[in-house]
Amino acid sequence: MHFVFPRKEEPIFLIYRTLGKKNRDRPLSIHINRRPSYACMPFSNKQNLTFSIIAMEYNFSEIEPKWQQFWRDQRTYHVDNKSDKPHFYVLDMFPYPSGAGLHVGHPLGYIASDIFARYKRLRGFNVLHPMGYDAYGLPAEQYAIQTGQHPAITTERNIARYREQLDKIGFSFDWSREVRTCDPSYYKWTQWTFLQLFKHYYNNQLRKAMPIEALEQRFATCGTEGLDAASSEELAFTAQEWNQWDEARRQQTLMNYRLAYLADTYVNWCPALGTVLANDEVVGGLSVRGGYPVERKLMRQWSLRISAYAQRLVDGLEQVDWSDSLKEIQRNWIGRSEGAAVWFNCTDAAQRTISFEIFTTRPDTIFGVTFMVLCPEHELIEQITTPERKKEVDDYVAWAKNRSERERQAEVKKVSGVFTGAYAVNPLTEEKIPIWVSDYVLAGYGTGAIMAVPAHDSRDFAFARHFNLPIRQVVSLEKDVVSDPATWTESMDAKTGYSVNSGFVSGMKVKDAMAAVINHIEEKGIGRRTINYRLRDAIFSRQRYWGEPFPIYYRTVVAGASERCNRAPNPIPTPIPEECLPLLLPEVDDFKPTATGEPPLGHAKQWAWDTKTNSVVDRSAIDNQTVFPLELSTMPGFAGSSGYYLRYMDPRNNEAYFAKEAVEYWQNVDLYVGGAEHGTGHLIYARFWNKFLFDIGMAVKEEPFQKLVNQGMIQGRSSFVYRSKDDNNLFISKGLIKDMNSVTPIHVDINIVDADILDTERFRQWRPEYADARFELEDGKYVCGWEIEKMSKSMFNVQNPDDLVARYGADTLRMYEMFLGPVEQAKPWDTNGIEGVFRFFKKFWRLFHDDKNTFNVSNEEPTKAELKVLHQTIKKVTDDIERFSFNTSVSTFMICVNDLSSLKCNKRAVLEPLTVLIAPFAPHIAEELWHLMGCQGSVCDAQWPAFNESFLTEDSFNYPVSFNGKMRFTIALPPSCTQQEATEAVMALPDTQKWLAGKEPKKIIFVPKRIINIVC
RNA sequence: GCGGAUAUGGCGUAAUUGGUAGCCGCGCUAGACUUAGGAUCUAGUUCCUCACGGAGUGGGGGUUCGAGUCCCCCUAUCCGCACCA
Repeated sequence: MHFVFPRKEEPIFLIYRTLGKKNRDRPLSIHINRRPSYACMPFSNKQNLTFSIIAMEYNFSEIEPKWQQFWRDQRTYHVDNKSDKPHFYVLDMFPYPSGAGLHVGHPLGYIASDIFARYKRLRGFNVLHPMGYDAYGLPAEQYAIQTGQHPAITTERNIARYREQLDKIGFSFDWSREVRTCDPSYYKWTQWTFLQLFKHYYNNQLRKAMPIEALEQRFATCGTEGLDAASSEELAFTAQEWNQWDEARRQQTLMNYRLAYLADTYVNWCPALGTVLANDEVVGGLSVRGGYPVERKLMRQWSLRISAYAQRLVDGLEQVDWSDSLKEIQRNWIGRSEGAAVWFNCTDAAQRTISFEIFTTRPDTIFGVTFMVLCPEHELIEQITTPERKKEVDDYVAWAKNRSERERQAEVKKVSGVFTGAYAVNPLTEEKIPIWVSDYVLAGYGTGAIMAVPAHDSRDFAFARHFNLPIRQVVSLEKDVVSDPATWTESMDAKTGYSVNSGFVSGMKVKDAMAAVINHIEEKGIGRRTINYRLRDAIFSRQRYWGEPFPIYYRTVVAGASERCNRAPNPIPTPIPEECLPLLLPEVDDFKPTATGEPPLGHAKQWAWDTKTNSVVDRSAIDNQTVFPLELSTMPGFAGSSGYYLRYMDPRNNEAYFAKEAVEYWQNVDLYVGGAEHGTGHLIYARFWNKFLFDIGMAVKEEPFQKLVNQGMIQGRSSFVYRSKDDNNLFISKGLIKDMNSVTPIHVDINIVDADILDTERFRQWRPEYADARFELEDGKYVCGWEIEKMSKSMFNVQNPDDLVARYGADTLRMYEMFLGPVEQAKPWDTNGIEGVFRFFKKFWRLFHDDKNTFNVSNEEPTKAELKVLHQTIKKVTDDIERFSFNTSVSTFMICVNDLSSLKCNKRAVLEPLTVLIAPFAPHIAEELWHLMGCQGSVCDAQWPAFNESFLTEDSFNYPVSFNGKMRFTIALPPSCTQQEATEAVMALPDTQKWLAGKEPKKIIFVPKRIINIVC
């Protein structure tokens, strides 16, 4: 391979053969520059500094920095909140600034949205197109634990790197609006929103969040009578009781209703990360970040009562323009099911009657209940288990609780459970049915108790077969036809057919039976129609350092006289005054949890709240009178990302989250572009956040993101380290993993990987075939750099956009990423086609220049043919952008430039509009040519060319002529031609007679400007 | 298991309402200009066939004058959820 090195003072290049480092300096031949200009681009990986020669009529490396500077100087992308123009808000999902920097997958969505933003601007919109950083998060903190480097420093450094990379690609972001979630001026409003959530409850009747004071008033006047509010558990008390309670008891009660609440909840505890995780942060029993095992644990945690909004989150999907698949992902995640809650009675060890509630979606099968099942966490177990079964039950419960989520999920098919010895009574049949305990019933869903109908539920069926419990058929596909369930190999779960053996509903269709049973139990007062959601409340505490502190301190109150004897003083979580926000993240000297297992903030000395001075003070001052401890956990990653789109509207406002005028002007996000991997996390939380802000009169639209486009992932061709779910072994896969269900992308393992850093030496020992491989951490996965020698040309710079920009320029990178295929589609990254796009730009450049690379655009009138090419392009590109089909616009530009090159067209009247058309895609070259043509201002503010149909009219249309649907030849006919004329013309052709082969045409189909089809 | 999507040349893809399947690009082949080429230009490139012609959009059926596109069944791949009662 030959490489070219520049000499400083002369336009001469020395060509060297790279034979390795030693021979690099030995010249092979001398090359004299024949071209007007050459650029020498570093074309290298980090090891070998080599240069490549590129003929540079189109000198992007000069053009691009020049115009980027121009845009900065002119504040071209600055956008105002006041404008006569219509508004349009284009948003990208802001990145987490990881240490690996931007990779080629990132820009895909950014480029698409940038094209759309620039297009909208050219069409006369005032376009808000901001960018920022989701800067709080685990990796920076893990890094801090290992190195002692403060996360603020690494975050700052990573952001600088991201910014540099983003700038090189030429995005039209208004950087004056940048937000960072870790910036106090930003997280002030994250904390503020948390306090509002704390200060509100959800009124189910009004379907709206309401101030907690309204609830207090209600309790004081009528207790819980007639209350319909979202709550952790259903409470019943009178106004009299409420009024007698002391403050601690009242506060405890209010906690049951607050939208941000502190409660003992079963959480996903990740011991390796030392923190709890939200449901969307756990996949297959492992943490999404790191792939560590996760356990269930009962802990006192802050949660957000997102379940209160479950129905509105489902309903809102009707109003937004999102892909069906994403809407479906959200619907599945929310998991609405209609059914009935039914009360069953049983007796405890002391023969007292106890009622417990179950949830079922099949009330019609209640006559087929042959046993009941409680989850191992169910509080009833202790009360009802008979003495002789106590040991067995206790052992089972202990065993079930100790199992990790991963084990439990891996062994779903194994049946386990124990009989409590107790019996319940079927409220409709008065039948005595045994109560079992099994972990196939989940504590977190419904009431953690079920009625088992083994004949019509596959899980109950498996359980009944395993423990030899009776199976009774109560649904049949045909009326009154039953078979012996003992002969069945599976249960009959479908909600079709007729009820049998079912008392008063026997013979009814399943649907009618459901309604009849529900009506019946409602009349009898033993149950009610109800709706359950899979969506759980979001756990909001993280036992980590690098996140937003909770603006909460724990006030101790001296119990009232009447309560003093029997109640210890309870610390009351209390908000710090809103005017004291932000509560700054304190400095700590150690980012690990404390020796006593407290979160890292336990190391902070200055971490107590003085209510007298309203300020943070030293913890040693805590005195139970005026100085109280502050909350030690911090908020999760999704806190800062849930409302950032609103802050962009008015990012420097110190008085409010955002000004009323700002949100009234921008409304909500018109177009949101980002990955579908956020479907069950960020996109649910942000919608919830926005709905709450809507309820309290902040947001003006109930849905935050009107149109959403999911860009497909660009998969690297590099290898990843995975962990098999079956045997827990690590392995490396070249390219893409086929069955992601059996593996987890991994960068952590007890043996080979410590924390976030892969022990490559040990890994190589374990897998000697990777002796030469290079590993780099990227986006949470270890990338295995494949045999470095082979990584020439196409492989070298696979992942890094910087190298591509250096080699081909930003415009080529932008256009090429769009050319890869539809934006929504996932695709493996390869740079094989990028040369073609680069060639296109050189060709485009030559339209404006003569053989000597001198700018040469003529003012002559364009020909009809030239105008036709232009207007075809205008029409196609406009339509394509509107429907987000950027790959086809790129090919349209190629066709256009090919056509104009053949026509040798250098007419201003064609090239000027074409430059505007291409500006959203390739802003740098467009700006350069715009100025070369002597146009004023920036091409960003030009006017989108108008399409004129009349240039496309044809004198004749080439009709394809088919015989029995098979196209044989074409015939040119006037566009206005009638069926009669066409038939006559076609029948006169000798070719027609040939294809008819003597047969008579049975029928001739004529579709104007489409086709002629002869049926024979 | 449930839900969603996809399947077109050697490759990435195109065909917007059913109307000439394979646009554009990569790669490849041949040629021109060149000391040279990762420059540029020209021609060709779905498959089978010397050709005439035939076959062809994952497979099988159907609707239609006409199906990549609509309907039914099957297969494969990808994504999401998963003991959610």
